[in-house]
Amino acid sequence: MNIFKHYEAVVRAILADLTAAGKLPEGLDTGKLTVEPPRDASHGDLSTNAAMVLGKQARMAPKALAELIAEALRARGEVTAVEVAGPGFINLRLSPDVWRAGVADILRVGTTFGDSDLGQGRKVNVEYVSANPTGPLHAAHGRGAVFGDALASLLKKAGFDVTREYYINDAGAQVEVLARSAMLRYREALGEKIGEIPAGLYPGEYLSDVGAALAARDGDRWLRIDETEALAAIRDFAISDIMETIRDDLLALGVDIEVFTSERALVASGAVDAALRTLEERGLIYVGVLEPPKGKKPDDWEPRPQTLFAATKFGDDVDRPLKKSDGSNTYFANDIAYHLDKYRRGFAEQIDVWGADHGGYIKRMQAAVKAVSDGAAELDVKICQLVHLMQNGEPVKMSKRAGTFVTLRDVIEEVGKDVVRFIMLTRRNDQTLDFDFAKVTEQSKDNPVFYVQYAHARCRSVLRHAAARLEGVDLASVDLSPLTGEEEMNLIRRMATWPRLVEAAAEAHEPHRVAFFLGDLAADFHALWNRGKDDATLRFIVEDQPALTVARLALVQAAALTLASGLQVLGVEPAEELRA
RNA sequence: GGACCCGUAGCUCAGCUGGAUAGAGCGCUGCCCUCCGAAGGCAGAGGCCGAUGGUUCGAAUCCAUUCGGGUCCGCCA
Repeated sequence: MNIFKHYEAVVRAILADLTAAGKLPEGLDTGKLTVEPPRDASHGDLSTNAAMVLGKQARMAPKALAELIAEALRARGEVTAVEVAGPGFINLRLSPDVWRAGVADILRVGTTFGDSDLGQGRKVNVEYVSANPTGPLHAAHGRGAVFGDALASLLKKAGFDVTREYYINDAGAQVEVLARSAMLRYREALGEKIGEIPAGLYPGEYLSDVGAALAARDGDRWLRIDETEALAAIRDFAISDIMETIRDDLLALGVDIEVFTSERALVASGAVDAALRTLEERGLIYVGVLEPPKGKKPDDWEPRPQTLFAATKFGDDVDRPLKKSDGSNTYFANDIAYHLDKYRRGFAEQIDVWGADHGGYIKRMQAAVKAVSDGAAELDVKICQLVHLMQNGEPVKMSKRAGTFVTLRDVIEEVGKDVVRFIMLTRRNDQTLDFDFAKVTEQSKDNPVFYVQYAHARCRSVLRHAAARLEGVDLASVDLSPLTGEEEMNLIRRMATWPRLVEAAAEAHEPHRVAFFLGDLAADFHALWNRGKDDATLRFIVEDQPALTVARLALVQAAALTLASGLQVLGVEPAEELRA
């Protein structure tokens, strides 16, 4: 249960009563009304801005209105104190029993704690990674992969019907380059001397494997037929081989994407032409000449008439080309068809996760989605900023030309998938992130993964120690009234904010908030733990006090479950124990 | 020239979509292990939230202007 939501409903009910009694005018806009934990805990347990939001509308002084609401709140038994503070905040304190009931609640629902019906089962499509199928994933892809995956889990927890999707760009010029590069390696595998890889082709070693696999399967048959035909076959072989590698790499990262959509198949189905017709019918396509980009005129610029989409009607800065000067479709045209396809599959809410270099593409894509769905579909684009790989504070040198880029697979094997996942989420998506191999595996509190895992492991350790006492005890129904300590209540209150955080993070599409929450929760637990260092009566297990001990163990169990619930969203396995 | 993102403690970053006295980690100072894992915890110092205007009961948060840093900029993908 979400205690803040609950009291928001209570406040709304009070307002309705006041309106019915004629003390408030009808039709007040309560859209901005909130019930939140106050920033400063000394102000109370909950705080509402109701009086300040409504004061002006109701033509009442906020403080006077606050008193009216406060009076009604005081009448409730479980509310132990209500005060009006500052410009009109209403602060309330709740009986400890209310908070303790939250603990019992967690124990009943387990790691589903925090689940919400916010999404009402609405369909959402999260498209992420979508790396070109021309080589294995590199380290930077990992961020988008983790971000998209955690966002999908978060939305699912918040009650959305989520589909994870990957768009395979297998229709552009880059896969033709791939075909020729693979062809070369294929001939090499058949014994030919190929020498230097010519400029313009992909030099990566992984293509040797592709060539060898093809040679092993088909012998030299592709050298004996028409080259165009052979290249098409080799292209398809290479793509499916590389996609298999990509899928494996993603699985190693715990990323399991359900839907893979092929651009080539989409084009072949006629979807692009259909999408363009849709725009045509709406009068959003015309032939025109674009201005050169200011201040950065390409050398070979010459004005050309092109088929353009009227993106400016939907908030973009300029209209965007749909067809190249040779008459073929642009990538943008294919992308429009793809997003229309998603919409037709029932996704009125779409999220794309892109790399930092695609920032300039957002507006036109959003414009296109609006246009093609007649305003019914909404596209949110999340940009993941760069990841700087470091080793002890020194940047890891990478060079595409020398082929010395770090693959995602390398990173996972070096530090483990849980570390990769957690660290990738310790920064907001639009902030660049340093990933230091030395730091992320360090076992100390500067390492957030470790810090959170350590808290969970400590919980499990306590419960293991107490296993004998817990035989036949149902923690969910034990008497929790012995839980009275300050650190205990802090921990309990922190856990109670989890359902609220899930909703806020899901609405904002910001999974990193979960990682920060877990850090805070872990800190509360470590603080509580250390109280037992100073004062033996504050330990979890107190020899001659079974009732107290069992209550505290219930709290420990609830903390472990809350940590696990959050880690589950991040796709990180909660640790049972940590070893040096 | 334009678009988008970022400017918050010495450093790395949060800041709950506008709330009360702006937070955390590192680093610095000083404490806490005969005791469930000190791989932790407690306390202290450290701030004109880049700058200037505006919006309102109230601004780090929203708007405008401006200064720094990053990403990108016909038909590439």
